[in-house]
Amino acid sequence: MSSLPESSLLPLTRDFYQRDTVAVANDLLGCWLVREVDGALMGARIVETEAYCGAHDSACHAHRGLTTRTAAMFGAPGHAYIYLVYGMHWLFNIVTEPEGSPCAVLVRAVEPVLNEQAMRERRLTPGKQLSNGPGKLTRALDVDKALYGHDLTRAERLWICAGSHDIPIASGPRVGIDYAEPHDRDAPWRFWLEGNPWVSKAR
DNA sequence: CAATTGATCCAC
DNA sequence: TGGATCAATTGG
Repeated sequence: MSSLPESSLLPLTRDFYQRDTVAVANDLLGCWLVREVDGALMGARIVETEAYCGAHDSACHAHRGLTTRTAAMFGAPGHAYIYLVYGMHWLFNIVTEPEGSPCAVLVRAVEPVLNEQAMRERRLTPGKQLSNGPGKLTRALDVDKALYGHDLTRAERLWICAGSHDIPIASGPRVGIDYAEPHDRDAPWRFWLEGNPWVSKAR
């Protein structure tokens, strides 16, 4: 396990996010997700993402248009799009592409690096893996609707730093989108670091 | 395999 | 305004 590069707790800037969603989903792998709660830092490496590519992507929530829930996706890139699924799990997404183009990257899994102890304390089910899934990582990092629309380009509460990896990127269809049209269901827009044990097991 | 769980969305 | 749905997780 590598440590957080101390040179940069600097957030990625808005131009990083204001790009093609699939490119951002790839480039986020290896980056650091940093969470600050009451002055204490937690840090985790992003190892799995999915791209949700706007109004024409029938798997993307924005396919149904602008609603209260999806408003953040229609806004400026580099902000958090967070929502509740199955009445239980908060899922953390990052808005991409220029304002008005409702796209986002779902962060599906992270590898704990900094202050793993604090993350472990957030989990209420003992003995379970810490954060190898989209609902688990939000629990571990205390991410919920309070951070809806949060600007990730400032070093406050929640942000993302440049990272690196020397592992091949694998790709495949996105998880849990059986409702989408076949063309979108089959698109290989899930990305992960090959062989990383923190990658989710859901299929 | 099914239960869980509640906000959201849309047809009525 | 009611009923189906859901970017998941857990324990059988």
